[in-house]
Amino acid sequence: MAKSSPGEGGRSGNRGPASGSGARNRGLSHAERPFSVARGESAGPSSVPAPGGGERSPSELIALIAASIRRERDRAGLSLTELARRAGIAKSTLSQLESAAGNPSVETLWALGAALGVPFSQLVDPPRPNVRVIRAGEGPVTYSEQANYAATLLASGQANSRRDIYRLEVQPGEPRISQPHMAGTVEHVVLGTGRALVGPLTEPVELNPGDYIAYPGDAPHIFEALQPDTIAIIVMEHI
Amino acid sequence: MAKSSPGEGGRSGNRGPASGSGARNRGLSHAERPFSVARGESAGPSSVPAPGGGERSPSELIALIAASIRRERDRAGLSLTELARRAGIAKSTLSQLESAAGNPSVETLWALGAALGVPFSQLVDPPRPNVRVIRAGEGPVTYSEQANYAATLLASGQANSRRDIYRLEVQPGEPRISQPHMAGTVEHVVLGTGRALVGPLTEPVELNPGDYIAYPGDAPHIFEALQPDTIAIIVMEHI
DNA sequence: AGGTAGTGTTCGTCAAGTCGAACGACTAGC
DNA sequence: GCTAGTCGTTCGACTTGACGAACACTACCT
Repeated sequence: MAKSSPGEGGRSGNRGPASGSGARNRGLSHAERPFSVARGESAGPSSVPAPGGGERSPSELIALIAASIRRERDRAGLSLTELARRAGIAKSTLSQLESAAGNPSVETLWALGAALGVPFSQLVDPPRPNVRVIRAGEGPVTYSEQANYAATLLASGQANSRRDIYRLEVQPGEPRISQPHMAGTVEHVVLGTGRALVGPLTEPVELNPGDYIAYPGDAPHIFEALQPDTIAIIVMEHI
Repeated sequence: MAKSSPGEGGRSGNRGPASGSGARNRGLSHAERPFSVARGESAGPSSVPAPGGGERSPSELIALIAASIRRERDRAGLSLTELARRAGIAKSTLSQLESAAGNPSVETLWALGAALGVPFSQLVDPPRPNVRVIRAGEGPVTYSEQANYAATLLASGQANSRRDIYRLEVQPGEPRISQPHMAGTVEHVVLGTGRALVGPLTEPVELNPGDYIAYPGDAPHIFEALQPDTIAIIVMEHI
């Protein structure tokens, strides 16, 4: 593969100005949200990571990819030799990539993602959050120009995650204790009706209608209904 | 860059069998879900797309990237010459890539993504769904071994998306009509209490408590409360 | 002790990605 | 008509990604 990397400016300063305007795509802008701010506070948790892309220089990108490969390989418990074999690439190639020496082709990265069992984007984009609780009536509320419509931002997105949405209907009784899921799993719960004890097994939180909580799903956690016909929406996010 | 592409088998059949088992990571497995199936039906909507990764052959991948670049360039209204200039790469390189002739380096792709104003992983991994409604009491219900706990899967994940979670509180009155958001945006709404007319402006659906709907947010859509104190959870998914 | 198997790193070679230049086609302005 | 500019494609040259082989190291077995 070729010469100096594009955009590294080693060439002739052909680094277009638009590259700086690249994927600063960190969520919808105000204008693009389903409601516009009429008299609300600022939106969005402060811990929203930048999306992959635009903000990094190519050399930082290569280093990040190297770290991602090492991380995922470690997580999968594979040797460098075995991963290379599975991906159908040379050991030496993988060794170079893991030490951030080089500029892999997209096919090489693709093959590695496949062999590691992770989406390609996960190798080129990073991660990760904690436990957050937002009570009914609290949180950054935004109102549309129609006074009859109010939206509370509970959590903002993270790139490269998958998420499943569930509606729960639980009766009081034996608590539901879940074992740790896949590393990196996060659960978001919003209580609809009833009352429940929800969250990490070590420190569950009592939720009332409209309350929200997010916590790591990769540690033991609990859901216990404290009232009949307790209903909740759960969004499981995992990468 | 090098020879034949990894995994293309032009080499020595070094295409590991694991590459077929690659990112078939289409959601948590039963064992990994926050509840286990004790007496429920099978879970997961049938329209769950495969995650990025393993399912494509290298040649398909290159063709897809070519199409993505052409699509985004067209959307951005740039000429091949101008895009190449902005990305800091040679016109000839871009021409080759757009005609699916070649296997770009990750840095070349990165520079193109930046110049096009999209995350470069998006050039490699597309996507896209429709409108889905699941009524309260319907949908794939899974029960834990505890009879007091039932979960309904409303939507399953898709790779490479971001999502924001909101709680809405709306009163009857003027309908909230939203303009199209960023291309590819999808909105998932679950009604908590009250009643509302929700969905694409051309064909909104009336929702009751517990009902769920998903629809493209990149077209005009509406939310109108039909009862006082209507509460809903909305998950905005965008890539 | 020796041998085998596995690990990750380094090396030299080769082909393909990327480069700039040339080319033909097209459009707009004089 | 002509000129200038832009467009996208093709070409030959150059550099580096990816390859296989060799190497040093470790662990295990006889």
